[in-house]
Amino acid sequence: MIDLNLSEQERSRRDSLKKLTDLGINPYPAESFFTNISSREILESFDDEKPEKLKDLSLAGRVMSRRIMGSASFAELQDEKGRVQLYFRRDDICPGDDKTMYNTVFKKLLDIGDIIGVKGYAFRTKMGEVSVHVTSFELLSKSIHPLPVVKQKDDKKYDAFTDPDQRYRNRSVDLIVNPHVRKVFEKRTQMTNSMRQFLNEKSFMEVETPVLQPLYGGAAAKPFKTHHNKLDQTLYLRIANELYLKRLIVGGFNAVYEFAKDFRNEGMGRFHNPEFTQMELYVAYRDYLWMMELVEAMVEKIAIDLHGDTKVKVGDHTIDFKRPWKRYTMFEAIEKFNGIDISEMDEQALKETAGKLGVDVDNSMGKGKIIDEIFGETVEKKLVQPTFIMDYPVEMSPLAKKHRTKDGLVERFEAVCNGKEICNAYTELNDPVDQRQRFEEQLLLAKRGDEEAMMLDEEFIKAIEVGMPPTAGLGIGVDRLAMIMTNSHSIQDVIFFPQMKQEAKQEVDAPEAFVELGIPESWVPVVQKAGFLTTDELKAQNPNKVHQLLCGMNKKHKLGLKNPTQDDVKAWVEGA
RNA sequence: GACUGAUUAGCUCAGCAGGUAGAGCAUCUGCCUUUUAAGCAGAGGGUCCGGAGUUCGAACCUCCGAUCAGUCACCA
Repeated sequence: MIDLNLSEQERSRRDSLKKLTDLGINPYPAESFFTNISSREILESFDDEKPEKLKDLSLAGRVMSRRIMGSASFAELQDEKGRVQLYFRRDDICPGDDKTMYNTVFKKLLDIGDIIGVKGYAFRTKMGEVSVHVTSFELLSKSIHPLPVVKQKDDKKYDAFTDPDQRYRNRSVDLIVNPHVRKVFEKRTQMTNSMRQFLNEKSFMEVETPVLQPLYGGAAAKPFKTHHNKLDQTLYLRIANELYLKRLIVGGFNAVYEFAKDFRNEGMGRFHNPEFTQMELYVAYRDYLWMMELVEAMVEKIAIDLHGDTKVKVGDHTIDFKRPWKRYTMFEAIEKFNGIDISEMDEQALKETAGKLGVDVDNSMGKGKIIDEIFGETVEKKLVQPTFIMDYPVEMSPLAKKHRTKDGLVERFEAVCNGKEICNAYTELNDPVDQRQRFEEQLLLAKRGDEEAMMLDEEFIKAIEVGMPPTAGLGIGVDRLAMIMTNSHSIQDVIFFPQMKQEAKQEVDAPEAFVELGIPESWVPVVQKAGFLTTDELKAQNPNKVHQLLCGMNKKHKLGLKNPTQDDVKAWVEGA
């Protein structure tokens, strides 16, 4: 019985699968296949003077193309490191009289996408390409779902697999056929390795803190809410890990960091995924000025590790991460870009200024939020080269320490790059009395309608009441930084499996429901393929039309079923 | 959430003013002992996103819905 839901190609591959089994070949063998070289190593180490140095090779990978010419053939094998061409000759693969392995297994039953292991030796073809002359091969895994075939000539791609929706939903395939996608993720991992190395060399300790939290805090954002059954208690997925890392500082660790998946129940877009990665770092006995130097040094190192240079191409810009970066206070930055000094303004004057600058404000916004809006609208987008913005209004920063000299401000900085914030850092607030007051001010903001105002966390306050050393803290948006370092336009390009809307599932009745109407079992798939997925849908149809449709399908797909009579179909439809 | 656009074969895309679908690659059948987006000859493959409407007739026109993309708004 033909499965009508499969394409012709999928059916053909399932056929091959069966034929292989019939030949006694296990399409999914269990044994290890040991390789001793990669495609890249072959290409790099081949020596025309001494080709015999590359013999007794064993390599494995995926067949990505085949060019068959009678008793000799070429194929391309793709492994983790790249591709190498394979040369198959019938009489080498099958030295004896039995040519099955070449004529049948290789030529007929092997498909693009299959994973094979080969043994052979390296040589250079007449066309000048270093290749592997295969002496034997074995199937390691059969692919029964066809792969998009991307061809390439002179750097020009043909039929590239480009639809973003398909690519994100089907990342495995994306990674197989789009090597540039794979490179982005290699770079991302190189980046986090580089950060870990930088921090570990300074003897900072990598730690883990809870993702499920009874109270969410440490940032201004809306959370995902969940429930623990046994405790019968509401839990939130963390929006930040700040409050837990600070507890570790209280506990006596002097420098801790965590690569944390955080979750925010907010909009999605080019710069936003509901789950994203942040690296937070806390160091005792340090302040935000010290932290600025650390950020510069770390990001400069990342650029050099990834690109061998402090300059990185991002879109139309070249961004230079060479130290030192420019530094402005927030008021200086606003004055520089707008020519207006807002440092002495009260809430009313700020509102009017915002209006003049075309920045939207509403009544839920306090003084700090208005300043932040003005900055975000008129300055941030224009900062391309890495720049530190320092000294934020206290209202916006309930976890940061008040500025040592400037009233109404806190010791906080953000680094802005390519028009976007890449990190956020404070001299941390360690005064428990002030901390409690700040939380209470947040509660007032919440009452004014600010949905993202922070919650009061008694447990956290209790911890810093014990005494937290003066501390500098930092959060870096790992995805955002990865976007810059890999020149990616969208956050979805640096996250393996970005959040996607679920494809709507069609309602389908079980085959038994159709059989109950008197429809023979063999006809049920045909009825469903014809578009009648539920018995209710069938009920709404004109029986004659259904009859014609079904008989047509039988003929078209050569199903060889005995056609029902018009009366049969009428009975099915009316019974439904 | 708003606006604009997209959705046709496994993949990339055509389809001009409404007359029930085309190409290249992939697949299948032949031929070919060093090819390279291999070539040559032949074949099969499509609820034209879903639904309703207008019409003698819809991939194409109208309306509703789904999904995606881009831009904007909120947020890292």
